[in-house]
Amino acid sequence: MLDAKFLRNDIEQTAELLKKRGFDLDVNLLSELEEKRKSLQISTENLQSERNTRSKDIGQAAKRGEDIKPLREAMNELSDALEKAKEEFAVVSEQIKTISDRVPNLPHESAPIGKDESENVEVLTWGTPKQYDFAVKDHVELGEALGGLDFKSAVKISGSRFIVMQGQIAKLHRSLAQYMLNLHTNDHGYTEMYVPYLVNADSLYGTGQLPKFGDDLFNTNPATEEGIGMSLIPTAEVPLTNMSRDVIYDESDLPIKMTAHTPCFRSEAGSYGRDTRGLIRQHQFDKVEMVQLVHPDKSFEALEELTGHAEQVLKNLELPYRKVVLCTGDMGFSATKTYDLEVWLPAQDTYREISSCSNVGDFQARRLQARFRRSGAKKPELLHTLNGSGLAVGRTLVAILENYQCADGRIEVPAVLQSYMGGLTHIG
RNA sequence: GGUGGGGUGGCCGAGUGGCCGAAGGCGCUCCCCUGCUAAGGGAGUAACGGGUUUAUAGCCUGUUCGAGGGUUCGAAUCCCUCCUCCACCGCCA
Repeated sequence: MLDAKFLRNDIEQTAELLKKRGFDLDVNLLSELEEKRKSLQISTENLQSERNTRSKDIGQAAKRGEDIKPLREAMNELSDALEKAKEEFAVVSEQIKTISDRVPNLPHESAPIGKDESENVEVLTWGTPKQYDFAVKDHVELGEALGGLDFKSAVKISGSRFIVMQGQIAKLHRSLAQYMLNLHTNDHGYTEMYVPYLVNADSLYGTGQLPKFGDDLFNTNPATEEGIGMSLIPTAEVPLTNMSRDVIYDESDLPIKMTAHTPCFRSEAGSYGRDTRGLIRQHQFDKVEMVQLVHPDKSFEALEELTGHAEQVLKNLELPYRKVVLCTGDMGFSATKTYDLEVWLPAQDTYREISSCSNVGDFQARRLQARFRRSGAKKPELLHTLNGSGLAVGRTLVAILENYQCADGRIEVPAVLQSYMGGLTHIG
């Protein structure tokens, strides 16, 4: 959520910034609604004030033993007027909220301007894709041949976009998550967290999945009148970031760095036909997520650091990757600036996203009322939130299968994972 | 799942229809006293929003006593629904 003051006082400039990310803000409509809101709010509050003083008078008159009947009757008219004013105000407020809830965050000036992913800017590449003296296979072929990836059973049990893993591949998958958690907690200063996988609507609203992106979520049966029960988390960013909801931290508490390994559930509405083959786009996948709650002066610094933590995983696994900064048109709803890390997949002969690291600024914090108090200051201020994958476990598995494949179809186990695999050097 | 008791300001805790945004205490801030990290005295101290404003100062005003709805001229107080905490029972990985 943007600061309401932007939409009131700097609406032209705000609209200009939003245009950079392809969002068309209806300035005329919003200004008109805003004007209505203002006058309705003033008249409503005047009526309330009038009611309050008159009610007090009635109380005092009653105490003196006077006849209060005429006073009460006179109030009826006022009450009617007040009720009507309140209703009109509520309607306009709701209209404004409906619009402003769907306005994305303002892009940071350092985010390149562009309309879609084709205009993302490569920052660096790391590592050199291996040359193979045999025809490379993709992870589906490799995994099935090894008996470790079982798409057929998954379809039977659940449907498409699910996976059953088995044996050493399942263990490798688990080892990856363990390795990532250990790296972030031991070397990068994060606190390991275990969090709920089902969350309430308030949490989803807090991090920005609702109201706009409800279709991407798996919901449990409606438990409330609004028809929103608990939802399966689409990312651990939701429970982790919501830790800060309605909390006022001391300045000295910051930064708070949390990491968690969770499954993530996404309906992938609107992505029919994309990446239907393999593990790239699943309804259920594991991810190790990093979240930071930081001082607003330090959030862009923290973005570099957090992205570096995700990069470190790829480096330690010796997986070639590239880092891109997303252009304004390709950024997520809540982000001010986002780096994507894309890992090299030899079978696709291209880089594919494996991590997305964003500075959200105060956008989530405003909805969450996540604040801190500067030492000595009286008023709390909004803090800044960041999140990033460190990494998507399933996609990392894909990258390992494909990058570490041998001519005979076996998979070499990356050096840092061998101890997790009981010393195993090859799968198959 | 059952029964009973709770949810009030930074914290504790009073408050069953108007004089309550809310006693009292703790904490905190300022001042006084005191030759010193004690004791005492006094004053102040909720949050959020709107309007005005250069102003996150002041002034005016609204809302908020777990959440939402209702009754009433008027609700922390009465009614309904929900959430949540505690205790005991049941069940259970």
